Amino acid sequence: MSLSETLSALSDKNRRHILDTLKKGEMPVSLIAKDMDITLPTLSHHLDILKRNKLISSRREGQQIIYSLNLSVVEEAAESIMKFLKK
Amino acid sequence: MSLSETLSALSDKNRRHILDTLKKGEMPVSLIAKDMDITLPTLSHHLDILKRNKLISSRREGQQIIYSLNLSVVEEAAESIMKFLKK
DNA sequence: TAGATAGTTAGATGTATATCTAAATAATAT
DNA sequence: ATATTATTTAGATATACATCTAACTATCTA
Repeated sequence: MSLSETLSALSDKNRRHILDTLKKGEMPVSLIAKDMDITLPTLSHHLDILKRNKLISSRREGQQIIYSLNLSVVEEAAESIMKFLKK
Repeated sequence: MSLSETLSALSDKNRRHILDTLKKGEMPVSLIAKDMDITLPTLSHHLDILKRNKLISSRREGQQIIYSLNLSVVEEAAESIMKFLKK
């Protein structure tokens, strides 16, 4: 993923909220949705964007789809951003 | 400026190019425009966005308008982003 | 004061994106 | 098989944004 796309992904407050939530550990969509004031389709859309940017991963477990943070990718993104801002 | 707005400002490649260019020192628009493949109005638009986010400043000097990087604000932005990504 | 130079502002256009409702898919339970 | 639960996909809408050309403003110079 390009830096532009990563920064764009991070620029949305709802998506940052999702990442924050997933820092507590992997969890299904229904749990992520708790205390987010958006519909499930909208949440699904944001999850898709984060996934396309590799910031999160998902796996199915029964009826649920469990999302988890890709910590290493987030770290790499942080590196890239720092590298740009501080260089 | 909010983190969302700052990240959004940074998510555009042309705007990052402008910031990169201004790291070399303050300069007029005409110089920033060198080796950027966009029209002056488009450049002006990007400068305006960076300015609204306080990442750069400008002053008039005769016919020219000199832009300069607000290093402290860029540093603060870096801090905010790190604070979010690493927390 | 007229013309040239440096940039911005106005207005139009096309594309991207955040959001919603409704419909579809997948897995489980009855 | 049917209904229920969990989530995604489709389709519509409204807003934001990057870009351009044309017109404007400000400054300097002849």
